[in-house]
Amino acid sequence: MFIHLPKLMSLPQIESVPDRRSQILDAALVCFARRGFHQTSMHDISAEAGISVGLIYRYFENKEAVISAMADRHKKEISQMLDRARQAPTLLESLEILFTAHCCENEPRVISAFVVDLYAEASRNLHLADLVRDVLRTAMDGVTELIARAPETENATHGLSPTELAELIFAVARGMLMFDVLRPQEMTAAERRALQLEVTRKLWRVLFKSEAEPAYA
Amino acid sequence: MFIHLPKLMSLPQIESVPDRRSQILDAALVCFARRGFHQTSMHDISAEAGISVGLIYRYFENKEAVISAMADRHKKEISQMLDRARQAPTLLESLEILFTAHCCENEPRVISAFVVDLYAEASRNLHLADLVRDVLRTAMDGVTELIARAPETENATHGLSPTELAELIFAVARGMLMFDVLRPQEMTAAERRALQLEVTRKLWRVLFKSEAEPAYA
Amino acid sequence: MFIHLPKLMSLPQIESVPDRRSQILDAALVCFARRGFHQTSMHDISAEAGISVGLIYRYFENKEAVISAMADRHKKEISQMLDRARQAPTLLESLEILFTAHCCENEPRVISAFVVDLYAEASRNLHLADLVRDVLRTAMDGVTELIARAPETENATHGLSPTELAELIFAVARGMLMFDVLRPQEMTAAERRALQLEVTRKLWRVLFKSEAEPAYA
Amino acid sequence: MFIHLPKLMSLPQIESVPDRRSQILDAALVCFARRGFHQTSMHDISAEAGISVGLIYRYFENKEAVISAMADRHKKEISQMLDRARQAPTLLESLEILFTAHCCENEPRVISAFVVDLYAEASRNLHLADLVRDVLRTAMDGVTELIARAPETENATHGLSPTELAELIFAVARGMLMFDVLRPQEMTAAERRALQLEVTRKLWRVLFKSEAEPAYA
DNA sequence: AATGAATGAGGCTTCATTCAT
DNA sequence: CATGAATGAAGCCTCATTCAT
Repeated sequence: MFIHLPKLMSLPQIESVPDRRSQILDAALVCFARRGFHQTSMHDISAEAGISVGLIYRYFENKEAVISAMADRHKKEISQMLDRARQAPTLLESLEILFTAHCCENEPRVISAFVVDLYAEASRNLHLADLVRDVLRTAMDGVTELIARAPETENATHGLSPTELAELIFAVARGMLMFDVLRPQEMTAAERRALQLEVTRKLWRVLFKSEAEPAYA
Repeated sequence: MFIHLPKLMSLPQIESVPDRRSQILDAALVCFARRGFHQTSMHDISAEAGISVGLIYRYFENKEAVISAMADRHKKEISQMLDRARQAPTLLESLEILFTAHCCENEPRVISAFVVDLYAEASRNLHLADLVRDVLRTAMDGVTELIARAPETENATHGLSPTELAELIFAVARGMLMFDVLRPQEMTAAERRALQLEVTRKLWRVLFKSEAEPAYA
Repeated sequence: MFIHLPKLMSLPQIESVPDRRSQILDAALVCFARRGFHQTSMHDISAEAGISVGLIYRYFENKEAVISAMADRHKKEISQMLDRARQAPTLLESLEILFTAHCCENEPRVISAFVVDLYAEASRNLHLADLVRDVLRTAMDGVTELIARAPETENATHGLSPTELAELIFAVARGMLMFDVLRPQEMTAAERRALQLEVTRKLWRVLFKSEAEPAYA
Repeated sequence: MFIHLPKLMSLPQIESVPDRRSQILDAALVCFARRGFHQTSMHDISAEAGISVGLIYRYFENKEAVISAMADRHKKEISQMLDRARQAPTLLESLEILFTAHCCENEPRVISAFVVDLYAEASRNLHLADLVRDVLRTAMDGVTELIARAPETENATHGLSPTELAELIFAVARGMLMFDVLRPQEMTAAERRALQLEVTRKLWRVLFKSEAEPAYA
C-alpha cells in the first residue's frame, strides 16, 4: 500500500506542468526582444526554451497565440508595476518606478524592444490593439488615482486634471521607451536607469513643483 | 559619334532613376504601414508600385536596402517638418506642427505605424539605430533652438534648459505616436489631429505658461 | 498468496482486451469513413474512442496495423453478409442483401467511403491487396455457389457460368459502392437502400429472367 | 537587325509556358497513381517534374488545387474516351473502348489507382464530388445515347431503358476499375486488357444478345 | 493497464533573390 | 531598362511514435 511512494515524487511536476507555458513565454520574450516577433522562428523559441518545436504547440495553438500570451503577460507586468508604484511613499517615487520598469538587471520583465514591437504589431492586429489599449487605459487610470491622492498635487497642476496629467506622464514614459531601443548595447541597466531617473525628476518638477519653490538638488 | 546612340536613348532615364526609387519607396511605405517590414514581401511592394519584382533590385540591393532608404526618407520628412516648424510664428504653433505631422489626410508622409516599426527595427539593426538616433538628435536640436529663441520661454521654464525641455517634448511626441497606432481605424485624420492639438496645448501650458497666468480656453 | 492481488485485479482485463481492440476499431472506422486513412491521425482515433493515444499502441503496433485490422474486419463483415445472403430464400433476396449491405441505418459496418479507401490503399500496399483480393475471391465464390444452386438460373444464364455471373454481379456491386460515395450527404440510408434495390432487381432481371417472361412490376 | 535571331529561338517557349501546368499535372498523375494523393508530397511532384517545389505554386494555389486540376483532367480524359467510343462502328466496340481505357501501355491517361483515389477523395470533398458526379452523368448520358442508336438493342434489352442499361454498364466499368487496383503488379497492360475485353463481351452478351442466338466465339 | 507529455522528422507554403530574355 | 519564371532555403505546423509515471 505504501510501496508506490515514487508516485509522490512526481508531485513537484504537478506544479511544473503549468510552468511549461511560462518556460515557453520566458524563452519567447528573450527571442522576441532579440529579433522581433516576425524574425523569431518557432524553432528559435524552442531552442531557447530547451524543448522541441512540437511541444510549443501543445501549449499554444500557433505563433500568434504565443504573441497574444506575451501581450497578456505584458498586461500583468504593467499591472504589477502599478501595484509597486501604488505602494511608494511619494508620487515622485511612484513615477520613478513607472519610468524605470525596464531598467532592472536581473528581472527585466518589461523590455523596451519587446514593447515597441508589441505596439507595432498592435497597429495591424485588432485583438492586440484592444489588449494594449486596455493595458494603457488601466495604467493611466492607476496613475490618475495616484495623482489625485498625492498631496504634492494640491498646489499646482497647471490647471490640468489628474487624468490629463496622467496622459502626459504616460506619453513621456512610452516616448522614453522608444528612445531606449536606440541606446547603444554597451549601456548597462544602471546607466539606463540613471537616465530615466533624471527624466523622471525633470518631468515631476515640471508638472508638480510650483514655479516659486526652488528646485531641489 | 553616332555609334553610341543607344546610350543617348537612355538619357531620359537618368532623370527617371530617382523617380523610380521614389515610386518604389512610395509603394514600400504603403506596404510597410499596412503590414510591417517583415510581413511585407518584395512582391507586395512591386505590386503596389505596379512594376516587376526584378526591377526593385535594379534600384535597391536588397530588402534591407529598401528599409534603409525608407529610414533615410523618414529623416528627410522629419527635417522638412522641422523646417515648417521653424517658420511658425509662435512656439505653440511650432509644437503643433511637430505633434500633428502624422495627421495629414493626403500627405501622410509620417505614418505612425511605420515609425514605430522603424524604432522596433532599429533595436536590432545597428545601422538603423545610428540613423534614427541621428534623426532624433537633429530634431531635438532643432526644437532646442526654437525654445531658446522663443520669447514665451523667458518667464518660466521650471529651471530646465532648452535642451532638457526639448527632450521632454520629444518624448511626449514619440509617446503620442505610440498611442496613435492603437487608435481605431475608423478615426479620421481630422479627429487624430484634434486629439494631438489638445495634447500639444496642454504640454505647452505645462511647460511654458507660468502658474500665475490663468489657463485660457 | 495474497501478495499478487494486484495481478488478480487485472484479470477482468483479459476479457477486455478484445473489447479494447473493437472499441478502437469502431472509432477508427468512424474516423476513416469521415476523413480517409491518411487524413486521420492517431489522435483522432483515440479521441473518438475516448482513450489516450498511447493506449492504441498497446493494442496495435502502429497505424498501418490499425488499417490492416480494419481490412480484416472488412473481411468478416463481408463474410457475415454472405452468411445472411446464403440464408435468403431466393437468389433475388440474396442479391438484395449483397447490394444493400452499406445501407443500414444503425449498423453501417460496411461503409462505402471506407471500402473505396481500402481499395485505393490496396493499390499501394501489397499485403492489403492480398487481403482484399482474398475477400473478393471468397465473396465471389459464395455468390457463385448461390447461383449454382438457385432454381432461377436453370432457364437462362446467357451461356455464362455461375462464376462468370458472380464476377459480373460483384463488379456491379463494387461499382455501385463507388457511386455511393458521390451521393449527397443529405440522402438517408433508406433512400440509398431504395436506389440499390432498384439496381439489384434490374440486374437480376437482366441476368436471370429469360426474355420471354414479362417483367413484373 | 538580323543578329538577334536567338530571340526567335525562344518562340517554342511561348508554347512551353502553358505546358508547365501540363508538365506538373503529368508528374502529379505519376505520383498520385504511385502513392495516392495524401502520401504524395509536393516535393515528390516537383522531383518527378524535374522542377523546384516553389514553381508549382506559380501554377497552382496549393496542393488541393493540383488535385482539383487532376480531377478536371480526368473529366477530359473520360470525355475523349467517350468521343472515341462514339466513333466505334458497333456498340460492342464502343464498350470495349470504355472498358479498356485504363489498359494502354504508353498512354495510360486513365489510371485505375488514381480514379479510385479520386472517388475516395470525392467522398470528403464536396467540390470534387460535384465534379466526379458530373463526369459520371456526362459519361452515362453518352453511353445512353450509344445504346439508343445501336441496332443491336432493338431486339432485346430485358425491358430496360437505355438509361438503365447505361447505369448497369457503368457500374460494371467502375467495379472492374476497383478490381484492377488489386491486380498483381507483374500483370502487363496487355493482360489487363485481355481480362477487360473478356468481361466486356460477357456483359454485352448478357445485355444485348437475345437468349435464342448462340453465343459467338 | 493507461495516460499524455515529449520528440523530431517531414509536409505545405512563402519569399528573397537571380537570371535569361 | 524591364519582366517574371525559377530556385531553394526556411518557416509554420502536424503527427506517428515513445516513454516516464
